Amino acid sequence: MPPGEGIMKSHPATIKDIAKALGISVSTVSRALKDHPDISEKTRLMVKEMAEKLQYKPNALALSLRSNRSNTIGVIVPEIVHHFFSTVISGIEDYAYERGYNVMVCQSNELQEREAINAQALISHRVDGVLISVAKTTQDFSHLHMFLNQGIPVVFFDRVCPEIYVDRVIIDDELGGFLVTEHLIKCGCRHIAHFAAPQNLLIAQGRRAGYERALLQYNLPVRQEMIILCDTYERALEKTGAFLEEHPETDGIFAVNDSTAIGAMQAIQKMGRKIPSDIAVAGFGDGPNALICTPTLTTVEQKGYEIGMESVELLIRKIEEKENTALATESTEEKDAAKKGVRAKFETKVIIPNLIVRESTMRFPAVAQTF
Amino acid sequence: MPPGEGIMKSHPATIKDIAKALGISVSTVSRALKDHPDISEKTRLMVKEMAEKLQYKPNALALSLRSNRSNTIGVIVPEIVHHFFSTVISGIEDYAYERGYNVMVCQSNELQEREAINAQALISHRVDGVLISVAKTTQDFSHLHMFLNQGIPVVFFDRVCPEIYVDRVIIDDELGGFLVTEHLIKCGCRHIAHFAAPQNLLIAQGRRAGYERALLQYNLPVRQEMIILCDTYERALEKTGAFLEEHPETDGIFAVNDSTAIGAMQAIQKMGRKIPSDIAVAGFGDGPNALICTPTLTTVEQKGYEIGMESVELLIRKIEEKENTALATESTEEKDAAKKGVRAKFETKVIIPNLIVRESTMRFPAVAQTF
DNA sequence: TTGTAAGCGTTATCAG
DNA sequence: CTGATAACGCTTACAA
Repeated sequence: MPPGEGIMKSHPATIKDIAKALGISVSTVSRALKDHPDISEKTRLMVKEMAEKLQYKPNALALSLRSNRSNTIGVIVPEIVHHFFSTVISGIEDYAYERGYNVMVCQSNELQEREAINAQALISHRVDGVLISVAKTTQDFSHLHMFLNQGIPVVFFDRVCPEIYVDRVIIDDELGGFLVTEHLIKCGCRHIAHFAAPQNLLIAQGRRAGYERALLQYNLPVRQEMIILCDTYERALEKTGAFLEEHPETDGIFAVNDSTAIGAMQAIQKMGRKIPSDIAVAGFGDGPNALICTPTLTTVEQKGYEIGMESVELLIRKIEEKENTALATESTEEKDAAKKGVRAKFETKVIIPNLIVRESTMRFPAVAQTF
Repeated sequence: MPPGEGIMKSHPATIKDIAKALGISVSTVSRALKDHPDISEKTRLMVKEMAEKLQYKPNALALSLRSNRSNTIGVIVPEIVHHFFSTVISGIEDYAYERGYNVMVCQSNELQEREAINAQALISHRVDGVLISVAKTTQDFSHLHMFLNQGIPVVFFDRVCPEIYVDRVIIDDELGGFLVTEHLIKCGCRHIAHFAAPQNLLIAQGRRAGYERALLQYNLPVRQEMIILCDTYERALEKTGAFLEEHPETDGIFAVNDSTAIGAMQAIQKMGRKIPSDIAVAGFGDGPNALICTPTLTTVEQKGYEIGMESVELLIRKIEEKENTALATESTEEKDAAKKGVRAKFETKVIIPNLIVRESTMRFPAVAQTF
């Protein structure tokens, strides 16, 4: 016996319905429902009971329209089906939920065009703020400027847009790249290749820069031919063999992400070479795959959940700040600053990554000390 | 030079702003913006230009409030961080987007309480319809009845609620279970264990039923002690060893999902037994892990993207049907039917799964013929 | 303690 | 061709 035995009108109940049913005014109902002190105990109970009976649910749209805040946060990610991003979303969801915000998730499928359409939709829905990780292909950022023009706070996470100065949450990719490479060096590798992602992405730049810094710091040569563009599982399967034939001295590979590392490992194993004894391999991301492949993969924790949490946290802070100062000063300094590309009072939260050492690099452990 | 050079008022532009700027009425603006035939070419251009200049974006909330449809679809999944669900969401997103709907994703984190709160939020946001895959722990379904009481169409996918008769999109778990088990039998396994999920989930029941049917059909005994509750990677790591010591005759395992299968494989390998020669292992789901583990895993395609697409497709059909008949007949038959638990005109779309054979079961291939 | 009315942004209806 | 007005559901001065 499900509740609500046939009272259902054709439309969801409104406060007006409650008022009519009780012969009182809508304002009384409104007040009673939100426990306004002026309302008599009796009326309040009566109203609440009727609300229950009519299965009244507040209309969030009407509320938003009136209050000019939707309590909704928009999120744009390249692909939901990507462990890192789904982890971030999960973090966002959990924290936003705690703070009473809803989340509207869009995926760009790595297309700038689609990203722009998502942006439009979020603006139309009057989201209170936006979290975004930009698509690989995005070159023109006018759709992102729209948010700023509309006065909607934006926080970039992970894949930030270099030309737009707003709050950012990123992990220290450079440090991650450094840690991995340093670790490979300490494991005795002297000819370390880097399988890199397109260098228009800041994260790709960072990881590569960390790789180079480690080599320099340990007096190893940075050789451009040891850095190839290869950032997916499939491409690693294809390219690793040829690369190793051209560079047989290679004894370590740092791949820009885990799946590429795993593709490389599989290709290496197919060639009959041993991991880690012949070649040590490390990735970046620490997705579930890293534990499941053989050997298990040394990698860098990407802390998606934490990034998600931190991003919303920052965003919500901005939203609420904005709200408080809105009437006070009518201040548009920040907005203007962002628009003019001036680096103003925007935060960049840098998450420190950890190196996770697993089987794929476990060799010569003593070398670490004696180097 | 980002567009919109400082015209920004403190609030997003509305048609009223356009009207005021142009000295015409809001209704004219409204009509001009939507290319109403009555409007003169001249006015229309003028309005559109001003809209552009003021960076006018329609307010979806106001639109929804007025039209009584939000063009938004709510989705509740147990966990976004789960390859199957993120795949489904991706399918939902892509199709919904094509049809002009937005998507609001919530995760229940497998908690009934959280599921109920999500349901509340979606109702408050007046979503036009809901897609849901129920949490493992959900036992009380009153929060799902709320949707029906509110006249909001619901489609269950994958994890359906047995007591609520609405549209469903599922894969044929029974068939999947059958195919896997039959395959194991054909590979020469005679003592096949099943690592099952809690039997309150229909999908768990189905997979197990398929397992049993296959055994029966091939004249093998169905032994309850060969069926254990074990449905996560971690538990498989823990329990597989003890299980195999108790049942050393085991020569095949069908796990209810891939990660459990992989956990079992790792435990088996740690014991020094060979896969597939000593024990063949198969999973269910065909996530990315299945390709990355060693040996690669025989499994059943779960077709998440397709399930997502089919679910929204079905849901949108219901939404639009409802809309068309709404004024016509004021019909509540369906709603009533669902409420009374009567199986009415609801569809169940069954997706046919495919068996994917990989290394973890590749042995005695010839047996298949001679059995 | 309760009611009235204006307004959030939009569109549809009715009048010019 | 264009304009005024009501309505969608809700809150909140202001009045009573």
